[in-house]
Amino acid sequence: MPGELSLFTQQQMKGGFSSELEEALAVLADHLKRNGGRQTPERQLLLKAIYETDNLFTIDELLQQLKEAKTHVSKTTLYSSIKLFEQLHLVVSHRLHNNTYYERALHQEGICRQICTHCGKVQRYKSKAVTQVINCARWPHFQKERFTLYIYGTCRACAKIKKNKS
Amino acid sequence: MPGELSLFTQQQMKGGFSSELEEALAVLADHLKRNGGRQTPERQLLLKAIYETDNLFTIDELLQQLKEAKTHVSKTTLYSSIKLFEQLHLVVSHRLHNNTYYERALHQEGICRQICTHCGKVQRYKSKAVTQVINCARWPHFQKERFTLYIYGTCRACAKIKKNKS
DNA sequence: ATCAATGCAAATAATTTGCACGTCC
DNA sequence: GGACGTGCAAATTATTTGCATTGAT
Repeated sequence: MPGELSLFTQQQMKGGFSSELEEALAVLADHLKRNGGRQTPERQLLLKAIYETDNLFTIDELLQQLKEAKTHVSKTTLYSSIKLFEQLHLVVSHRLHNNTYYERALHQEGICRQICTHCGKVQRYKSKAVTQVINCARWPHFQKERFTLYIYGTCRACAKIKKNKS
Repeated sequence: MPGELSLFTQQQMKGGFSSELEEALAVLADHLKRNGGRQTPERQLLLKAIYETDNLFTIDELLQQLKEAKTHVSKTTLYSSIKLFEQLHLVVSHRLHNNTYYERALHQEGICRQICTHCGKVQRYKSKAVTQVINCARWPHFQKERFTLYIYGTCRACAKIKKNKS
């Protein structure tokens, strides 16, 4: 599959890291060294688990994932680590349908999120045109760093259900 | 002031309502009539208070505003009414910095929100170019209804503070 | 008269905090 | 060795729910 191969090559080229996880671990290590923080197995374990998933996940889903991998980190540590990762821009959070969802963040610039208002499903999609307009737009009295775009509507599955009902 | 006059004229023309509040009240009345709901003074009071403010506000800020106007609605009713208004697309909510913020929603399509990551200030801004590209973009397997765009960065005041420090 | 809406108090659930213990540097 | 991090339990806070009372139609 040429698509997958080219993606892999692309990842290899980014800053000389063989994976986004390695790069994330390096960002973390660098920050901890500079600020007198400590490298703990919990933090590395969490970052690894987070960078193994492409989808959005909740705190409880992440705990469940760790459990299935026969590992454990307390909820307190999970909260405090995720907060740290957010400050380092290794993770972004989204507050949707009465829950907080997290996602890995390295090299995810320009990702838009389609949110189905019927089933709640979130689908990620990169639109070059949209990214470019937002990045080139003049944002008055403001230094733009990043953006989050949510598209609300009806996903394909829910559209079919609605069609069948009518 | 030509700007204000033209805005007023524009509002007058929208569906024959002299204000967005009147239109919102009409949407509410129509929904209640169709679904056997009841027109209560609390709901009308709340809708009026909401449509009098341009900025984002929290539940507690809205209660405070009502208090200053020598009126009162219980928190329970406030929550349930706001939920109703959201379903009718008269209000939109934003979950930012560990709080839920609300905003009136009629005829606010295309508004983007600039969020300062230092002081938390939110500034609304309508970008025609961005709106057009998002509306014309092909969103795969998805029927787009509306969008929310958050621009994160540094506001002018915080940029000045940073500059003075260095 | 009826049934939905209000508002109080209690319940729920996500996140934070206090603190004792363990461990990374 | 000492400061930082972990993890338990308790605290906090936003939101929802149960239920008796009120009021719109």
